[in-house]
Amino acid sequence: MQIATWNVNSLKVRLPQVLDWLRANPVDVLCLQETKLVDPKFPVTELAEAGYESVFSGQPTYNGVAILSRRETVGAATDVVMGNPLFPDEQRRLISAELAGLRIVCAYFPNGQAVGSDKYAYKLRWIDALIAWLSSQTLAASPHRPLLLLGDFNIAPESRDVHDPLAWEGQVLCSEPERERFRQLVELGLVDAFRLFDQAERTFSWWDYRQLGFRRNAGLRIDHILVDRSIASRVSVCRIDREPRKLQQPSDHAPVVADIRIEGV
DNA sequence: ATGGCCCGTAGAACGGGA
Repeated sequence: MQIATWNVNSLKVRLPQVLDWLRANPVDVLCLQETKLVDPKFPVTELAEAGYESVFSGQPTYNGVAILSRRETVGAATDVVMGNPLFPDEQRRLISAELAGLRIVCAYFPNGQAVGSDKYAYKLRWIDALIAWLSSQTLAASPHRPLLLLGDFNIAPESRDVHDPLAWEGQVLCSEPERERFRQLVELGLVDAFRLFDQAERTFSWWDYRQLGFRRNAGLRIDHILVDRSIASRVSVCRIDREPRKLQQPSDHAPVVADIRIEGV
């Protein structure tokens, strides 16, 4: 099965690109972040006509996450959970569900704005609560529900994930407390699917709209697919699809896609 | 040296993103 994550920076604006991308890349599961849509405006019908079921959690103006699943293959999501039960939060940044025997967690981590800011403190608290919740899910005790955590982490885990490591050193998205939390997530029993494979140097998932960021490949790798170690050997591909970033009026993020050999899908 | 764009909510700028 193919699973992907994409921060679309407004699903209202990007819906035609998402539908085009799904036609060209008929993944089984697509996690979306920054839909920026209230639930009544979620394009359920358009996606259903394209063959996808939707579960979603939105709010006005900001944030918003969704999980799309291909009807023909994995069907509709079950056991949907909105948010983190351990962390009451008005910001809609987390949705999880069971699909194809997997526990899929779609996350839009806070940006953090600047190291030392209130938003940075919220980011660290939010991640700590996510770690606490995922570790309470007793991963080892649920071998039949391997966990996949995917989304916009707003963390570049290593200097090779940064176009200009010196300029970004210690800055938000690259600071040590953020990277330490990324490692803590991995230590729950997950693996960064992208790093299971040889990858071209300077491969990123986000490029600033300003300063010709994409043309200069001045980007960061901040969108990730973390896969339960128990199924790591089943991952055959993980790649970042730069093509949508080349379109007119693109999202500033590119989709990340992984192929996982799962029985029956 | 600074900021340079895009989106939503507006119905003009501004907050937020990363």
